[in-house]
Amino acid sequence: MTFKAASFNINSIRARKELLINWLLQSKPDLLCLQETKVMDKDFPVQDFRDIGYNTLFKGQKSYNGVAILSPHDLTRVDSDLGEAAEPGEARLLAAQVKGIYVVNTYIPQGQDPKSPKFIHKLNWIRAMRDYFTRNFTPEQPVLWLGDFNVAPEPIDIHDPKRLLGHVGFHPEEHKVLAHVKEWGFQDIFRKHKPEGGHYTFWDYRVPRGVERNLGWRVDHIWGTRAIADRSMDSWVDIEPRKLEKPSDHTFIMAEFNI
Amino acid sequence: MTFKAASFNINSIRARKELLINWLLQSKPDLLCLQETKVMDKDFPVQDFRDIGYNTLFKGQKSYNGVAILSPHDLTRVDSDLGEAAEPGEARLLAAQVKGIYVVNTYIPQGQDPKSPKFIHKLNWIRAMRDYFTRNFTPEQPVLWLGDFNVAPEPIDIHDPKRLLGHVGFHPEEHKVLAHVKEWGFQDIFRKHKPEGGHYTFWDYRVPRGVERNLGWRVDHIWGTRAIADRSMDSWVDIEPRKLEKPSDHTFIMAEFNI
DNA sequence: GGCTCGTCGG
DNA sequence: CCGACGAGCC
Repeated sequence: MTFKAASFNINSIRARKELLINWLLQSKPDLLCLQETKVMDKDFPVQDFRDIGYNTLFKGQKSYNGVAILSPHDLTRVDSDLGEAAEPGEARLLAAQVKGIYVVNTYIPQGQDPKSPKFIHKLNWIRAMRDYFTRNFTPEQPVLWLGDFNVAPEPIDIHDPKRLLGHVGFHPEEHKVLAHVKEWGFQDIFRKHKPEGGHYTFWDYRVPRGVERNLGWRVDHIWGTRAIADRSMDSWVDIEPRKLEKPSDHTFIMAEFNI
Repeated sequence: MTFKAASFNINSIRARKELLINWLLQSKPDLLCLQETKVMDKDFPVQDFRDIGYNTLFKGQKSYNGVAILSPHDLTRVDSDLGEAAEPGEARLLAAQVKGIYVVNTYIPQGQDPKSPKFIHKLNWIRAMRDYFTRNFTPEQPVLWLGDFNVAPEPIDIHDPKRLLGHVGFHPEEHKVLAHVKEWGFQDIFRKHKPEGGHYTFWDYRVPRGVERNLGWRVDHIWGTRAIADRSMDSWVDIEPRKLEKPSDHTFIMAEFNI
């Protein structure tokens, strides 16, 4: 059977709930990981998703961050604590088991600027993911790591790699720590199916007409261990949210598996 | 020739600039007085109105209040200072001469509550208008006084006069000071043409479904001295802004003159 | 309770 | 450019 997974930085689930429900009804994914839900758990619209056949797990906070996992299948929450590298109370990591697959949804800190203390925090945060994976899983298990990584891994993942090398989101230090986590046992599932560049999932709102000029970044990812990556059939970007009335600065990243 | 005058509490000219431009192109008034522009003079969109053939005078401040006068004809600013009764820096009075008519545009303080010090301030503010008129004009001249008066003068100007008598906006003390200014030499031009009640220009956001249930107030007015009132041919409420995408809590009040 | 502004964050 | 929020007003 096929298993369709997706990730989307929704930038407020309350502002884009209708968009999301329409998208779910159309796309029928088996798994959706959301970042930046920006809603406290008490206000998460559980019932709206139940009404269309989706179960939800969520970890939110006030105003910022917030992650959620949606599926029409049973969801079992697993360890969702990064440990000391994470600011306490920051809702950036949520993990679950669904259909025998371990799913880890992260909203990695954006990092602000390489000269900022927040950048150090981002590096530590990413580095801590390796310990997290070691603590909870083995590379032989089917583990999916999805989310907004806030890092474009390769030059082909960014519209102007020469100019932007060294900027936050495309910085050698970020590449180093991310490679360190990848070595634990991950493959970039999107890259496996789309070896060519020019596929983006994020356009900075602050860049004037950045979408029309396609000044994007591929910072949302679907990574998997061999056990699951070997079963991936395709992976693609779904630009639907950019065409709608209330566009997001991110798009959906998707992958399909034979499980 | 005819002269069409209008007044509108726009509650942010930046939020409703498009609405206003469309309305001007359709309605082609010779004069429009705006209240609650909520914009500092440096940010007033002068050019957008020039582009459609309208000259502007404006007096704004940060965040609150702000008045403006628009006309396709020449506008000459005249004394726009109420004096000591006004809080310094509060942009609530703007006056001009256009086509030989003196135009006084006011955004009278709302008054909050009859028990509040702001209510006393409102009464003093209104009372000071009589001195202002005496200082600058004579009752024999054509003087138009337009704006958001924040007072419904008569029982027929409010949907539930029995219950609301004594509330802010329909209080005997307000009626007394307003009558005192009226005695200087004004007629209520709207009332001259619409002697029946039930015409409102304002619906409180806080009243549930107040618009649909027509729980309104007539607090926006066009008053004139005899010289101009005698030339008025009609006066009416234009509810257009309530039917649009971004409704306002006020509507346009209008009058037409033969001059 | 609805609305706008200014601020902060991305 | 677009979210959430808090303040102030009505």
